[in-house]
Order: sequence, then C-alpha cells, then structure tokens
Amino acid sequence: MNIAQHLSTHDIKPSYQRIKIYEYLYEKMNHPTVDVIYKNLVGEIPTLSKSTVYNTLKLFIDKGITSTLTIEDNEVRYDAAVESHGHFKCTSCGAIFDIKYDFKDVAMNKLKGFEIKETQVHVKGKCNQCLTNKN
Amino acid sequence: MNIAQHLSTHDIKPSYQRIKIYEYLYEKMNHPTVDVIYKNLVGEIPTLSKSTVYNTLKLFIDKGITSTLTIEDNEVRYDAAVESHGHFKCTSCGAIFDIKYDFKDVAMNKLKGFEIKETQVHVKGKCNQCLTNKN
DNA sequence: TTCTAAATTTGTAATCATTACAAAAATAAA
DNA sequence: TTTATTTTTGTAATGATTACAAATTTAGAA
Ligand SMILES: [Mn+2]
Ligand SMILES: [Mn+2]
Ligand SMILES: [Zn+2]
Ligand SMILES: [Zn+2]
Repeated sequence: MNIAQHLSTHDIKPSYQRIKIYEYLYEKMNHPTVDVIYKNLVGEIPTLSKSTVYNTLKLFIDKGITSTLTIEDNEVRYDAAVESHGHFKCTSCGAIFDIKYDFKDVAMNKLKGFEIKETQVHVKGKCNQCLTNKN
Repeated sequence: MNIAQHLSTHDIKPSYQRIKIYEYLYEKMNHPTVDVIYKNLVGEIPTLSKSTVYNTLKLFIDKGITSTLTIEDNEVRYDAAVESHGHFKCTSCGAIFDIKYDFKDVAMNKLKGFEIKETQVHVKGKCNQCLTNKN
C-alpha cells in the first residue's frame, strides 16, 4: 500500500513524519504506545519530537485512519486497524493479539433502543506460548 | 447488607473511611471516579484525604471486592460489582449502564489454548432517553 | 487506665502522561 | 524571491496517580 496516497485520500498532507509514523503503525501492527513509537523512530528521525507523535496520532484518529485502545488503565495504545475488533493482552509476555468477535448476541437485549457508536472488547490472561513455557 | 461485616469477611479492617467509601460505591453503583467519590464524601468526612480514597480503593481491588473500568482513556472508574459484566456509556448524558454479555461465542475460536483471566466490554453511544429528548 | 506498637490516615512532594502554546522550520503560493 | 500557511519542535502547564513521611487512631499489653 502507498502510505502517502493513503494519507492524502484521508485529507492528511503526507509529511515525512506523518508517513513514518503511519508506516510504523501499519507495518508493525503492534499496538504501540506513544513512547514506543517515539523511541522506535527517533533513531531514523533524530529531530523528532514527542509532541509531533501526539499531534499526528490525534490527526489520524480525527481523520479516521487510526484507533485507540486502553486495555491497561495507564497506557493508551494506537492501532492502524480501525474496523471493530477486540484485543487480548498476555499478562506474562505483554503481547497484544487482535481478536474477532460477534457482537450480535452480546448485550444486545439490554441495549434495545440505544444507539451504539463504538465497542471495545478487552481480554487479559496468558497466551498459548507463555502457558507452554510456563512463564 | 452489613458493610463492616462484608469488609471483615474479605480481610479488610472496617475503619470509618473504608466503610463510607464502600458504602458509597455499593449504594450508588454509579461507577464513580476517585474525584467523584472524594467530593461526595468530604462533606461528611471533612478531614478526608484523596490519598485515603486511592489507598482504600487499591486495597478493595486487592481483596477482590471492587473492580475498575476504563471506558474513557483518561478516567478510571470503580465498581462494587465484581462479577464479569460490561458497560455502556452514553456520550450525551454521561450515564453508565451495566450490561450483561455472554462470552461463550465471543472470540473464543481465536483464543483456543489461552488462559482467560479477565474480560472487559465497553460500549459507547446514546442512551434511550437522550435519543428521545434529542440531546 | 496507661503505655507502647502497629495500622491507618493525612498532606505534600515526586512522577508521568498528556495538553497547551509559542517559536522555529518547512512548504506552498504569489 | 517574498510572503503566507502549515507543520514541527521544545518547553511549560496541567492533571491524575504514586511515594513517602508525619500525624492520628486503634489495639494490645502491662
Ligand atoms: Mn488491533
Ligand atoms: Mn458495573
Ligand atoms: Zn504471553
Ligand atoms: Zn444519555
């Protein structure tokens, strides 16, 4: 995918920093925090400011090409995937996995007559690999 | 329910502050933030410190009689209900409703072999009443 | 009851993530 | 090339939470 194109399509001027930040999100798909993004890019962009990371992510969210998840009370994570999907976080190794879910029979009875804009499903536990390795 | 008794049963010495804080959580069931709890109790307990609210909630969580939800990126809310249930927040009036959900067919296929410790379901939108009143 | 030790509460300072904001740099338009 | 606009940057301000030590309260021993 052409990232500059993608940004332009969504009304975002494709500056160098914006391209690099989106590229990181999109290629890693690792649900990073602001700090993780910053630390991973500052090597390649020595002048990068954390403000720019914050500004850029806010813009991406505003234009609908990035979503957030707060699976842990104290850290906001970012995701280039914007379709509705859930997340599993392994409390042992910290890895975050995307999970699909059907919202059809979930809670729908109670929400009759409500207008649903957004749903988040967060699951915590231990992943397959950590269980095998007894971490 | 006898709150002092309930705290004792869970290995928590029922001090005046602890009883009042739990009483607030349990009777209101309004998913308050620390600040909301503090502001609502400081009238009755003029010497109350926000530190005590933080300490007490941490203890409650540790002992398993309180849970947290972070439906909004920047505010942690507390809940005397500890059984697994989801939450709906109305973006118009701010009210938070408990919702039941079945986790059986949600995401289970993907999580085969994983050990699930905790799940959170957050839904945002407009509540029935706000839709009727066109808020 | 009085004394002493332990637990709890309190107030303040430190920390950390995020936001605000204005100056500097880069880009686009004239 | 000027000038205006946009973007980036650095720093200060804010706000929630945590750390920590002093003050207060509670409980137990004498
Ligand atoms: Mn994801
Ligand atoms: Mn609840
Ligand atoms: Zn793991
Ligand atoms: Zn409402």
